Amino acid sequence: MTLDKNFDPAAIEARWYAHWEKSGQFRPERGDAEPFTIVNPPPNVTGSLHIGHALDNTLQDIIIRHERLKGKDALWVVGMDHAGIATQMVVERQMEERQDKRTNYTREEFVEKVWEWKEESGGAITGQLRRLGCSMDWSNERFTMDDGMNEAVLKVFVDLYNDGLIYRDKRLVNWDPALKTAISDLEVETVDTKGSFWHFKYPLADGVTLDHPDFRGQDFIEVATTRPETMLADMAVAVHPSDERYQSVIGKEIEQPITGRRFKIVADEHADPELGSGAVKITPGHDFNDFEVGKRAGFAAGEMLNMLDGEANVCQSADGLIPEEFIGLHRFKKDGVDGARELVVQRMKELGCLIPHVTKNKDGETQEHDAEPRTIATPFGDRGGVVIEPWLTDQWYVDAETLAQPAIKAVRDGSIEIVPKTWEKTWFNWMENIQPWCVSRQLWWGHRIPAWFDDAGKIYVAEDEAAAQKQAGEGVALTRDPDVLDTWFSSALWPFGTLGWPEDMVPEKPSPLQGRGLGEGESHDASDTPLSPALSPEGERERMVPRPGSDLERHYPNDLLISGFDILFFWDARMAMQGIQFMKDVPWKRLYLHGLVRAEDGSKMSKSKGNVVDPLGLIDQYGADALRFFMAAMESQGRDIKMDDKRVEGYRNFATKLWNASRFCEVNGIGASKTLRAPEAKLPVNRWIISEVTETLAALDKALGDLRFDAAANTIYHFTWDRFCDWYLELIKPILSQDSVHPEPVEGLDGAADRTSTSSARAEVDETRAVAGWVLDQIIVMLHPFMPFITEELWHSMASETGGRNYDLIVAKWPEPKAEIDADAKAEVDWLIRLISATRTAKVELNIAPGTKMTAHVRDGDDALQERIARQSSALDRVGRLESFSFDPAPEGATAQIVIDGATYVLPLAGAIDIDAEKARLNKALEAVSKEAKSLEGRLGNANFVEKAKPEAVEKARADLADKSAEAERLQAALDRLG
RNA sequence: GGGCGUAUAGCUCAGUGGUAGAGCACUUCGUUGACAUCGAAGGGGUCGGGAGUUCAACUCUCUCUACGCCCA
Repeated sequence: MTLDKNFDPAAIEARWYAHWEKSGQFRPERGDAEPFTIVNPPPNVTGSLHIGHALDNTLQDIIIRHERLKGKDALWVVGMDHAGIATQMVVERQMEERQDKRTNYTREEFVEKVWEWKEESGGAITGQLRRLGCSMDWSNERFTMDDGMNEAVLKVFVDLYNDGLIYRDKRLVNWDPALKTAISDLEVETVDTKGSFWHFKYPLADGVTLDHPDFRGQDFIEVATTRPETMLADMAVAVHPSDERYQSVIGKEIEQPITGRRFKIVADEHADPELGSGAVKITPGHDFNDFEVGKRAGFAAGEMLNMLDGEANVCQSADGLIPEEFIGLHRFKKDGVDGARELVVQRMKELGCLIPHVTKNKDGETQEHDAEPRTIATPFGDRGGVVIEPWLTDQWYVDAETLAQPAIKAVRDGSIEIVPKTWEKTWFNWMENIQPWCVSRQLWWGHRIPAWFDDAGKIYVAEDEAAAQKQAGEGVALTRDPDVLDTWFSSALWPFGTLGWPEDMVPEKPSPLQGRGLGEGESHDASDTPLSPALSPEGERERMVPRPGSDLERHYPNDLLISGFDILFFWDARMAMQGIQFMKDVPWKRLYLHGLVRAEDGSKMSKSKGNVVDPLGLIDQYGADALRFFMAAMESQGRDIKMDDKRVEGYRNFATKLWNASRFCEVNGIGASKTLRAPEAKLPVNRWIISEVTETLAALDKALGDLRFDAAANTIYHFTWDRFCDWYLELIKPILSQDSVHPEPVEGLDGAADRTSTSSARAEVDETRAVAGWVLDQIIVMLHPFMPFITEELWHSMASETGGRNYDLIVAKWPEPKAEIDADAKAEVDWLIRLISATRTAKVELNIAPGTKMTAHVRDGDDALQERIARQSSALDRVGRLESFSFDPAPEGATAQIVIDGATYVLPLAGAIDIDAEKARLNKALEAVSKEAKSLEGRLGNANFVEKAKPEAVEKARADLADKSAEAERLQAALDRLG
């Protein structure tokens, strides 16, 4: 099989992916090997692959392929998230299109329909991840609502409840009136919007006066608000306790003009004397701050007035004081129809209770407005897209503060390493100020909360109804809580729930050898309270540990988590909290946070802006390998990635380059290496490239170990292109050409070598083929994590003439060159490269055709140099176009002169030569060298430097100065020779 | 208001206590049988402003400015 002239990614990608997956190589049996584990952030079952997934999954695949090649038992757990709200919305939207709706069905029927949708249309993203080349363990693909995860969720809920870490509470929640469910703090996005600030007169009851002029026979206190509709449920007015203006009215009553409700003026620090009038209306049932003020004023949560229903339409409050005309109105203008807000303003105005906002126009005329324009930080639901309404309901809360403590500690003591480190502060800052996590959602799709109520409202939490009934006693009628859990509640269990928890937990045996982690050289101490779960009320629970030999035991903690920083709080932090609580150890040892992929202009990609780049389109255009390499090369820590198609194209070109280099090898009888170790080599160029491989490998391993994806990608890129293709392959051409006949058709190494003219030449050709084949193999292996498709293709193609490979590249062995760095060979080839480069430069600058063959007369050359030149004569001739060397002075006439390492190479020039051009050339070089020499001289002339600088620095400066001075002298001499 | 990040070649970005690099773009040249999705050579930066530490600062500290993000 010969390689096609053109590399076509599409032709190989699907084939190799199917082969890997079918042959089970994403997770080969390696029970004895050291485990390495990553769990994939489960994408929404409704989702499709966007550019952020491409980044996130490419990085994970690079790591997992690298670890697999290193022989580890590499497990990349994959699965999907049921995505409660998102999925329910998708299915409901489809129903709407058919003039149908959720409430036409029973809960069971609807949930059944969602499952049907999931089976038929869900999970498109899994095919797309395959196109990207991701080597996940599909054989154990999970779902956050599969049986195992359901079991885990139930147990976690029940245990947390029994430990007092989940509780039911009546308080204000963020209510999304579009979705008609509570959401968590994290799902609220605060957006600055243009709004209005209205000022009103609130009449003082019982003849109490301030210093205002008489008004309706009453005095008033001025209050201001951005949400006038809430005045229908006002329960107080607050003033700052030290605000002198209002001392006399604290404790006195207001008579609200619209509702007629009477309530008190209270002193509370929440009132800001600087803001508006300094007095603020208090609606405890519809504002988070007011809720706190209300509590301080002595209202129990149950007494706080509510004036809105689940869709944010006005409903009658408990005291029945809201006028009938308001009932049923939306909270504010919606779809062009005025709502309660507008009507409240109108009525207040009619009642003379609106204080107009007065401005002057540019002509100095005063103008009156109903309200003062104002920018308001408005909360929106991230899914529903409407303004969030603080609403007083009973919901389930997780005591996040308690769970956060060990997660804080884990990062603090290094049990979890966050990369890049700058995110630690964000972690601490959020965890230390964490609020109770509202986990109940008023949806149908999700994990139903395992709680039952009796008629008296008493709660029974248990893993099933029978157990709840047992708690309640026979004959007690129970009703199950209709709500489901937040999607993130289940995904928080991903690192252990997917590995067999809780099924694979067994009672801890007395043997101290059992179990892992805690108390045994780990940084956690079992006696350390923060890492020990709270005890259940009925006493100590049996201590459970992962069953020895189970996946759970081998793969928890995971080694690494890679996620975008945008889900640090949603997912990563909650995994840390739940993982430590239930596994008594951290979920992962390292947490790598990457940035966002932005549009070319740096803006955030969004559907509404229409600037979304489809990764699948890029794969079609450039190949998955190119897109992956782009992601890796652009991923530097702590920075977002700007999309750049040109760069993806560049990496497609890189793949093509490798393809063509392989073709070159193929036609020159270079095939797959027979050894893992570097072949024995005598020729400097071969010894040099082996050293280069060794250095590249070290740099690559270091970069990957440090999670420096950009450095890793650049290392292999430059080695392949600059060292291997541009120099090594060029330098070995003259060696290979000693093989007088081109192997045609290629007959493999032995047949080709037979035609070599002399035995020494034959040995050189054999050695070079062996080394070149070995180096190409190393490139293919080192590049595989980044570009899995082309490398697997080449891995097999390059071996097709020698009987094929015994195994696929995906499970091959990571390079172990076991070769020393050969300093002599490096020095020689380095010299060779510099001499050839300098010759080329001189030709261009002197307008000499590049192909012109020249003779070099060497000045100041020693025996060693003479030997070098002899060794490298064929490369100097063919690559450098220096066909002969003489150690005699150059003949009279025009010359170009090159100074390298203490020797001067004088190149006589045939015909007319522009002496001035050569002078200019040499002068330029002399200037550069002199400048450097002068700077070094200055530094060394500074007594402070010589005394205080590190000795190595002084040493190096001296050596550099000697080199530069010598070079300057030779350049000067060359100039002098030109006259 | 609190926190974080970023400012380096025309563009996108690396980088190190000892006077700067890559890719793309640009200029010139090029069919020496792997590759024009290429090769060779080259031009281009007072490393955002200011101050400090140091023998030495693009690199460390402070400060200012601009932009971005998160939280309140």
